[in-house]
Amino acid sequence: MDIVNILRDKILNAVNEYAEKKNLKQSINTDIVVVERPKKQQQGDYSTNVAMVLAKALSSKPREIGELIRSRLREEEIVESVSLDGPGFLNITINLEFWNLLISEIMSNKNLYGKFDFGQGRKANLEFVSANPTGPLHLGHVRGAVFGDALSRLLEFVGYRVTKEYYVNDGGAQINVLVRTVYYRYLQKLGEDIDLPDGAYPGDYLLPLAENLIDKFGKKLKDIEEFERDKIIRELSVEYMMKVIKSDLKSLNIGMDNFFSEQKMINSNVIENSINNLKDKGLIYTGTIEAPKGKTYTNWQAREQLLFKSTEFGDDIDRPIKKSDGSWTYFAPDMAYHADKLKRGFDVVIDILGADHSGYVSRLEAVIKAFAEKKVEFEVKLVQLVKLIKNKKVLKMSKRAGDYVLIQDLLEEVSPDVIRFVMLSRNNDVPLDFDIDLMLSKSKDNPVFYVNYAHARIVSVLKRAAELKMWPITGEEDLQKRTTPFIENELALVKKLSEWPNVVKQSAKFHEPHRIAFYLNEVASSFHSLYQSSNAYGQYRFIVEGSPDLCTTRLALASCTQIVIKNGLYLLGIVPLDEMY
RNA sequence: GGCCCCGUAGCUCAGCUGGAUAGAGCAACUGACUUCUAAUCAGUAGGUCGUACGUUCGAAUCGUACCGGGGUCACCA
Repeated sequence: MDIVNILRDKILNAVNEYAEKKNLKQSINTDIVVVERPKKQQQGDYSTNVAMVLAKALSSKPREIGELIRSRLREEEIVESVSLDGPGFLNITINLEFWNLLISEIMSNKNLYGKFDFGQGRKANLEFVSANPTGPLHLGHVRGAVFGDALSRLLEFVGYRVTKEYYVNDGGAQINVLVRTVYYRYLQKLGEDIDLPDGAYPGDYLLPLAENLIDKFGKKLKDIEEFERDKIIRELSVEYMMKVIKSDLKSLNIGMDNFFSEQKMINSNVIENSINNLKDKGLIYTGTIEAPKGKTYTNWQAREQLLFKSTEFGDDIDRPIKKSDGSWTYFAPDMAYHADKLKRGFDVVIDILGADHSGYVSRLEAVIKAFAEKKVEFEVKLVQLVKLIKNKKVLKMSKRAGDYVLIQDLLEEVSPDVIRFVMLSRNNDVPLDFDIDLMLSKSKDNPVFYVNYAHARIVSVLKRAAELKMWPITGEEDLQKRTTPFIENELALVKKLSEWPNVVKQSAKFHEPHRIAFYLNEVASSFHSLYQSSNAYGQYRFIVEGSPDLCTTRLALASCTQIVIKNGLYLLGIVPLDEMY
């Protein structure tokens, strides 16, 4: 029972009726017809712009169409009244009885309330984190990780078959740097007095690995021939770093379905194959590209390179796929990787990247267009920078300086749920200030506390009620017993809960989980308000001792609120608290 | 210089993809604890939606130009 759809169907039927009466043959675009909850209470429970947006197509005046639709809407059972206001808005007030039905609907649907089949079983691939296995995760990665995980949960909830994927960059030059750094750390651990070479990874996170090497090989590694030795270290280093990263992800409550190795592609002939595929399409050629204008390069050399004709698909310049030493650029295996995603039959492919990769987007879009054999929905979500703030000061984090806040250290101070909620409370393409002191505060400053507190209060109320042998109503039959109508604050909460399916829909449609975080705050606010006002008037409390009949629907309302909060937090990957401490 | 993102209350941000008198939280001020958890609530105050044109019944939202902030620009990943 989706009220928006009920109203919408009724409205569109009326529109068709009108069109037939006027003998209009051409089809009418009804996508622009919106049925929504208006901002102002005086504007009813729902309002629609239908009369205004379709006036032209129906070659008529807004108020004339409005009148017809109004009379049709009034036939609908759930509609209490309809008014035609302003420039032609139809403001619809819903029958009070309906809100009772909504409560019983939520009670019976429980964690399925708000679910709908938007994806229709289509396969979606979400690639996120994909951090180089050369160091631990930083806050930027965490934001991408949390975002990707939440979006995955959301898409899964609305009927997509989701694969969460991590692309492991274990093949490029940065791995050689890692190997070299690890070897030096190993030598240092053996007591040799040497500094790390230029460009090596600073920070002491590789020290445990060096110790592992000593445990395993003693001094023997030094005697092994360099090529062979690097191979050994490479394998162990990547394995070790991925273990660290995986455990970081796990402690954030994030699990991946698939880790896709770049090195494996390099070892096979997958990359050659996909490049050849493009060659056949005439999209690969040898040529030179010009230096970007406006930026001065001291050592620019025009150079013949193997290029991918990405300009064919809207990119600014064609992109090199081979370096001067003959090895692949980063882009080449990534092309093959994306070709592989398409080959695996995904209908939706979403890449979640840091904003510093924005220049990479049009290139990827070109790759998808070049390889796609069917219609594929491709989107790159860019996640903006995270600033870590403590004592009102920005903590600078640079990999080069080894100046790092480790995820594990952060987690000692802040729970993963807080991190998740804060990071998801913001649109992904706006920078985020992550203030540790605020996260630790136990007040409304800390948004997840506010939502959790509402949840804990509900749990507490229901528990107390159960002790007094009072229970929420469960279904329609019980509702018949209801004698007292909702008071204003209760109604406000019910209506807020009725918005949940639409919140899910919009969040999923636009790939914007932050809408859920905002909505949960509104639900919590509405609940706290009701709780507080009931407190002031004893007879409106959730529990009125000695009057169980008065309480059943109120308890059901509390229970429904709990259901929605729980569902919402679940989609954000957060477990609600039953009590506060 | 090109491309991408941002600019909304003192601060941090929403704004349902074109709707009605632009909304929250924080900070400020006023008030509410014999409680189903005051880690909360009620209220007051706070705005040329960066600027200017344009598109139309209607613009914070769309277009163009400009201003300001951030990111990025072959042989890194």
